[in-house]
Amino acid sequence: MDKKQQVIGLYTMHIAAILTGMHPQTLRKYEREGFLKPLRHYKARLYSDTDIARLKQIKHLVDDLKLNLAGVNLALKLRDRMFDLKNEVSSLGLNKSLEEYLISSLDSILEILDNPG
Amino acid sequence: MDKKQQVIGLYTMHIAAILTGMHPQTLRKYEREGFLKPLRHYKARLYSDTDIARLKQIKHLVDDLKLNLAGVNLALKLRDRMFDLKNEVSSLGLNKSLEEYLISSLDSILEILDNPG
DNA sequence: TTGCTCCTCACGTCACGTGAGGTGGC
DNA sequence: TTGCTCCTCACGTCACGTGAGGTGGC
Repeated sequence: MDKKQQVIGLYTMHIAAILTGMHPQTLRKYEREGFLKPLRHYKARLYSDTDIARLKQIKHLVDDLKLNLAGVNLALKLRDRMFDLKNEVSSLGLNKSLEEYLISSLDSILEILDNPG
Repeated sequence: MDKKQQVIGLYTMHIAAILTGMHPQTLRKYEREGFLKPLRHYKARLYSDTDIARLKQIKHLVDDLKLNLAGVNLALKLRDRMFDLKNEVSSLGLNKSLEEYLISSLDSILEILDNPG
């Protein structure tokens, strides 16, 4: 593994494929689907730690939950929206017990996204 | 269409298949997946209006959103949980503007389930 | 040059919907 | 008997992952 790439937290396709356990073609496919948008150095993709984390999340959705790519798209959209909503609720300045109740309700929905059972 | 079945809101498999535009085998498959549980008259299935509505919702998820059955399962679980949560929020006796804000936030998530874009 | 990247095309596998075929009870 | 139901098995199609093959720039 290239040390310099590690330090700045940007990985080439080859490294990203190893880190995520995915085929390079699969990484390109997911990008075409709009699931993530890695940086570019000329034409070459550069994956950030955030990209890697998102790819691992996608792998969970595909391998464990057996979602197809339409399902992955839905799950990612919902996840993103849920996190936004949690932040909004936290910023409202509600009384503590109400805020905790709402946040834990939203977390219970995020859990369904990881394990619908 | 059998008039008596209409009145009591229970439909045999044949009628349910027509109402939903689905193949009878598909209805059985969705039941095996745990998406719904129609009543039984001896061994024969009887579909309620609620069952029909749920089947139409599933058809939307499959035909329009292109979800596979794992995705349908996730979407239905999330939908059910979101409706529960909306009811809970409504029952808290919050001040009107806060309640409206929370409900509309939850509705915006339900919209993603119908049209993730 | 070497080792990466880019891309397109094609194949294998599997999930899903649909149909056929034969059964049984109202 | 008729027309429904039940079930299992099998086929066609399509989405997806993976690999091959040939390219180009650091």
